[in-house]
Amino acid sequence: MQYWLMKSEPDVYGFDDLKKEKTDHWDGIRNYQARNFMRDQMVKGDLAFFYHSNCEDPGIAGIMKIRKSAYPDFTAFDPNEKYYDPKSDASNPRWYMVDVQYVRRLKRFISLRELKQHKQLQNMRLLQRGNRLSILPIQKKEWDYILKLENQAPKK
DNA sequence: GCCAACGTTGGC
DNA sequence: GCCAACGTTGGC
Repeated sequence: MQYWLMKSEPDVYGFDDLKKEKTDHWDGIRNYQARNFMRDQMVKGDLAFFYHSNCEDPGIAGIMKIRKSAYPDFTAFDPNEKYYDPKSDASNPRWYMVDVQYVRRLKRFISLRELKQHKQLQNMRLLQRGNRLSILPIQKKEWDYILKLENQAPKK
């Protein structure tokens, strides 16, 4: 059982979109490290934070569950898709995706700004400088700590 | 919109 | 295989 953090831009696909869809595929990952995490380590039943990135108030919106382990990202095969990759085809797929399922919204939004204020979280990969990976593993103790924050008033 | 920090590409 | 140029991510 592993824990993850997965980023999405809320203007493109936010937590509300997943809530509406209930289950969806996590397509468009075009980074090898992120792909390897999905393909090699993510399994059905893992839990992930849904993180809103590249927006006014980045942070963790909710929780989802891995519903289906990695399979080829078919959006890479379609020239009409934004993340089309001519070097990937069905016989030799380069990119993979997983299916995720909506679990629940956090009791309150936990912003990146807030996460940075907790020294217990300072080693999170999310908080390391220069980090750009859109899929990151989270340690269980970090996961548990963040869930405890839900029930506390945010630090100023 | 800026720009730091990466990742990728391609010439050599 | 090196590395400069370019593209992308994502916080601010």
